[in-house]
Amino acid sequence: RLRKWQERIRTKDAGERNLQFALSEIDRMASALGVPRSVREVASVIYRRALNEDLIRGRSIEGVATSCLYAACRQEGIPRSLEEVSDVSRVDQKEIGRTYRYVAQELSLKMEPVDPKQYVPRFASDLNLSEEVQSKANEIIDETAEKGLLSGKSPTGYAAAAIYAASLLCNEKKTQREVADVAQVTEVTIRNRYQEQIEAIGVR
Amino acid sequence: MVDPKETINIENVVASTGIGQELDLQSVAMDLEGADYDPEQFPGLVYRTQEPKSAALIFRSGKIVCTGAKSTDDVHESLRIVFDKLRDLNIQVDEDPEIVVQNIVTSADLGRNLNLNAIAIGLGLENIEYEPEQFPGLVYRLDDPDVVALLFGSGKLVITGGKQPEDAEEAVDRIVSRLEELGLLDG
DNA sequence: ATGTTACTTTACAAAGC
DNA sequence: GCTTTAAAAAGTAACAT
Repeated sequence: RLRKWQERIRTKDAGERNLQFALSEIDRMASALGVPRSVREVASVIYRRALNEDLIRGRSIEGVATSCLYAACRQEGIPRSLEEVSDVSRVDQKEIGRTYRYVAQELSLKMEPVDPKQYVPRFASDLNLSEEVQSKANEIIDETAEKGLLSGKSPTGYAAAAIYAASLLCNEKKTQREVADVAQVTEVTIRNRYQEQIEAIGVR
Repeated sequence: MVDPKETINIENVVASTGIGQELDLQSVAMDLEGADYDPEQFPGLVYRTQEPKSAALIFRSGKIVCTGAKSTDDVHESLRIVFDKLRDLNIQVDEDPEIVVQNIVTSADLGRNLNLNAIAIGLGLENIEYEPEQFPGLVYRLDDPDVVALLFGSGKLVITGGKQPEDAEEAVDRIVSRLEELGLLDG
C-alpha cells in the first residue's frame, strides 16, 4: 500500500536521478572535449537505449555514459580517441574500451572502423597547418590505406604520421614531437608509420 | 600456395584433472622443489615442469590445472610428472586420473595479407569486433566449431577456445571459405 | 634513435574473495 | 568481477642505452 507506493516513488526518483546524472556527465565531458551539441544528443540517445536494454547492471553509470559519448563521436564522424575521452572522464581507458565494445555489441551499433582522415582537420588545426597540408595528409592516408598499410594500425598514429609526412612535403615542417603531442601517440609510432607510408607512396 | 591447414601449430593446451585427494598446500609447498605458493595472492600452488614445459596449478581440493603444453600428449606427460612428484611426497594419487582438455590455442597462416577494414565492414553484421585502437587483431567468433579467431593484417591468425585439434582445422576452413565467398581474401 | 620488456586481445580451468 | 598460468598474433608504449 503506502509503503509500496513510497518504494516505487523512491526507485523512480533514484532512476531519474541516475539518468540526470548520466546526462549531465555526458554534457560535461562533451563540453570538455569541445564536441557539438548534436554529438551529446546522439550520446544521450545511446545511453537511454542502453538503459532500456538493461546494459548498465553491473557497470558504472559513468563508464556507460563515457562509452556512449565515445561511440557518438565516432558515429558523428568526429572521433575522439579513448585516451582523449578518458582524459575528461573519471573512468579509466581500459574500462571505457571494454564497456564501449559491450554496449556497441548489445545495441548492435553498426560502428565502422575509425577513418584516420577524420582526425586530420582537428590535429592539423591544433598544429596551425594549412589546408594544403591537410589535403596532402588525406591523400597519403587514402593512397597507403589502399595498399593495405592500415590493417591493424591505430587511426591516431596513422593520421599523425601522414600529417607529419605532409608537413615535410609542403615545407611546413612540424617535429615528430609536436605532432605526437597533439595526437597523443609516441614519436616512435609516428616514425614507424611515417617510414612505411613514405616507402609506399615513394619519396618526392 | 599451401593449404592454410598445414600451417596450423598448437601453441598451448589447457587441461584440468584431479588426484582424488585433498591437499595441504602449505606442506606441499615446503617439500616440493620449485613450488610457488602465495595463498594471499592466489589459492593455487604453481609448479612448473621443464620437459615438457608447462605450469601446473595445484589446489587444496586436489584439482589440478595444467597449461603451457604444446600438445595433448605433452599435457599427459607433464601431469604424469606432477602426479609422480606428489607420490614422492607420500601423497595418495588416483591410478589414472581423468584429464580433460579445456582449451587449445593454435596459430596459423592464411598466406596472404588481409584488409581488416574491408572484412570488418563486409562481415560487419556477423560476430566480428575490430577495434585497432585497442588491439590490432580482428576478433571473429565462430558458432560451428565454437571457437574464437583473431585475424591479423599479415594473414596470420590465432584460434582459441577449441577442445580438439580438429576444431582449429575446421575453423580455418570455414574462415577461408567465408572470406573467399565474400571476395575478402586479399584485395 | 634503437633496443628491451611489457602490456593490449582471445579461451579455459581451478578456489576464494 | 578479480586474482594466477600459458601461448600466439601485431601494435603501441615505457624506459634504458
